[in-house]
Amino acid sequence: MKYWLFKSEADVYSIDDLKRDRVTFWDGIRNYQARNFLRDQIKKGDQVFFYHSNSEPLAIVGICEVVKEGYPESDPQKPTWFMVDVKFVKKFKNPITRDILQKNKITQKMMLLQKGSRLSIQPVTKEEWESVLKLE
DNA sequence: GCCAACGTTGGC
DNA sequence: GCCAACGTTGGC
Repeated sequence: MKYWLFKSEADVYSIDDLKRDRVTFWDGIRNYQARNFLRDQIKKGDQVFFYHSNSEPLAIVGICEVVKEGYPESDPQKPTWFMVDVKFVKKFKNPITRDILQKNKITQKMMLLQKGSRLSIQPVTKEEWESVLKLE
C-alpha cells in the first residue's frame, strides 16, 4: 500500500464536499507526471491526504482512500488522461496547516513544501504519513 | 493581486 | 530540436 497527497482548491471541491458525496472521481488532472501516477502507481486501498490549496487555511484537512484504480477519462482506445475514484475516510478535527508542517523535522521535507512544487498528485512516504498523523 | 516557478505551444 | 512567448499554479 502506498501513500499520496492530492491537492484541491477548497472553493472548487473541499473535504466537506467529499464527506457529503462519500465517493468521488478525481478527474481533470492535466499534468503528465501526475497522470502517470494515476495510470501506473496508484492502487486500490492506497491512502491519500486531502490538501486544500489556494484557500485558507492551506492545510492537510483529511484522508481519503482509493477505491477504483486509474481509468481513462475518455476514449479507452487511445486514452490520454486518467482518473481514479476515492472515498471519504476522515476529516481532521484540526487541519494540519503548512505552518505546522514546516516546523516538523520530517514533514518539512515533503514534496508539498518544496519551492515551486506544483504537482497536484504527489507521493508521500510512510514516515511522512505517520508524522502527519502524529501531528494531528 | 502579485509574481516566481513550471509546463506547454508553436514558429523557426 | 531550440527557445521565446504564453498560460497556469499556488504561496505570499
